[in-house]
Amino acid sequence: MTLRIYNYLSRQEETFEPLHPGFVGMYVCGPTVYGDAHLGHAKAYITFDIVHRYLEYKGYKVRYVQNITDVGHLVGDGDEGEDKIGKQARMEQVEPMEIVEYYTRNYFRDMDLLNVRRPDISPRASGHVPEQIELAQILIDEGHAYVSGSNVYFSVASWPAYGKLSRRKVDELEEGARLEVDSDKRDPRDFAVWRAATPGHLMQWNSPWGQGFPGWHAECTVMARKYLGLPFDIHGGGLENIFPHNESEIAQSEAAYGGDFARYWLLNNMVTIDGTKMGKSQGNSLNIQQLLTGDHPRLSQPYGPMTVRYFILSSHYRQTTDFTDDALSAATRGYERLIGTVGLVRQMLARQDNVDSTVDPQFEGVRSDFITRFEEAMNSDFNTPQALAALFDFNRAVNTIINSQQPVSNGTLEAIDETYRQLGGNVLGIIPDEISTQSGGSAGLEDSLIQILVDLRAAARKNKDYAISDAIRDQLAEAGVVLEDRPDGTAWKITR
RNA sequence: GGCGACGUAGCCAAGUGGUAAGGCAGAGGUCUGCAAAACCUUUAUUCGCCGGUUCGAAUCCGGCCGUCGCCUCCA
Repeated sequence: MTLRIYNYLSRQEETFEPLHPGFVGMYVCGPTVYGDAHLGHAKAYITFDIVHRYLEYKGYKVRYVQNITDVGHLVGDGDEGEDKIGKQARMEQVEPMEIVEYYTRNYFRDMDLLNVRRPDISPRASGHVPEQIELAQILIDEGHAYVSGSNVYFSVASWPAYGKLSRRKVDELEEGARLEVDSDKRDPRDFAVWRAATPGHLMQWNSPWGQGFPGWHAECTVMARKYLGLPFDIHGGGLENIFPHNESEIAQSEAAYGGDFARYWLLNNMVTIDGTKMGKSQGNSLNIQQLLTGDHPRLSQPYGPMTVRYFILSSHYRQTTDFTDDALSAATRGYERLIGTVGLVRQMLARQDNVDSTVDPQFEGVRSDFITRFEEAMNSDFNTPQALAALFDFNRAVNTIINSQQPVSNGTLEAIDETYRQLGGNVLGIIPDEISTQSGGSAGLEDSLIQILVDLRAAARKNKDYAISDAIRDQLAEAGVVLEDRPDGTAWKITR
């Protein structure tokens, strides 16, 4: 079974074949670290985390590079705009690099919570200014960029292929109603490779053209090239950046270094909140932290990070994801169903009731059917909704087996657990290695205390003292521990 | 103005030519001391609307209506 990927360059699904067999180079546009990570980041980086994980599942050695944008790009258009990081630094009265450091840490913290595996390299734009200056110089030497004042602009007219990713016709770009004419540009379509710093600009570096800072497309071009070489296999990012950012990355790279830039372009679609665009300017921005704490007017409750991840994976990455409180609540239930079964299997496994290590042959058939369906789904452009559908069918089969009143061998339980760990854990990242009690350091003590209560209740039930047994159950439920009486004893799980 | 995406059951969401996955919610049943969980059955003769192509279309083509987005920093 071969992996097929929708390539935005060709606007078609293509068979994926890396340039160097067995190895994949992947670059994904990273965050600008001047604010907390929001839902858009969650969708984008969970998407490419899935790509990363599935490629490794397929046996590829992947090098995943994702930049940290920490040089100031402009808030507005034109020369008068303020540098975003500089602006935040001024507001918080700290050094720009403190802003960068603070939000970079928050970013990784939030991504860790969402079980997004870290990239192999997280290069910072500020650490690659010489490379960006070099890019500008090469473009000037090649006749694809020019100096105007202390700015360096890429000349779109000099590069006929400009527009090949976004399918915009270069000739028509001028008609864009909102393109403002920048006085230093020879052509309004041109974009900055290097910008002159205004006196108040906090982040600036020396260059052959004076004090300034890199244009906002330059870092991706030079860092992808530096760490992956050209061309590299996969370039990922958000669809809203297809133009001008991604388009300009390509043009710069191909004009400066020749050859192709990236071979497969994967772009995730955007998120909306209650059906409309999320954005700072819309005033409906929703941070990952707000989602996890429930501290937002549109949310009725906090949502667990795994629920959020499950929710994002329940629609395809090239579709928009609409965040609504109702949809998240439904996802919570669905996820609980899944994880409840996994937890039960692990509890049964821990008891070692049946040490038979053979695997039920009938289950083996269910399992291999599931793996086939799962892989087929993932092979068709990372179709996680289909993969999840297969997982739920597998889950139902597992529930049937473990509730069958027939003894289930340890071998079968281990095979079930292994399947969950492989596909639900390693590939989808929604089934953690440890679930049961989810209670931090005191887990051992907590487990013991709950078990004492469960045993007391069992004794009460034996005496048909249901007033006592129900009181124990109700009060535990109130405390967040739900009991389930099963033929083989009482199972419990912590719900908060 | 230019470009693009989407419209599938009450809700979320797969499916791109062969007769509608999965999840949530609802209904009935099994199990249970009662629950919970789980399992079984059930819930779209139909995929925004109107035409066309085809033996056959949610899927292709044309038109219309509606929603959202990009073109400006944004994942």
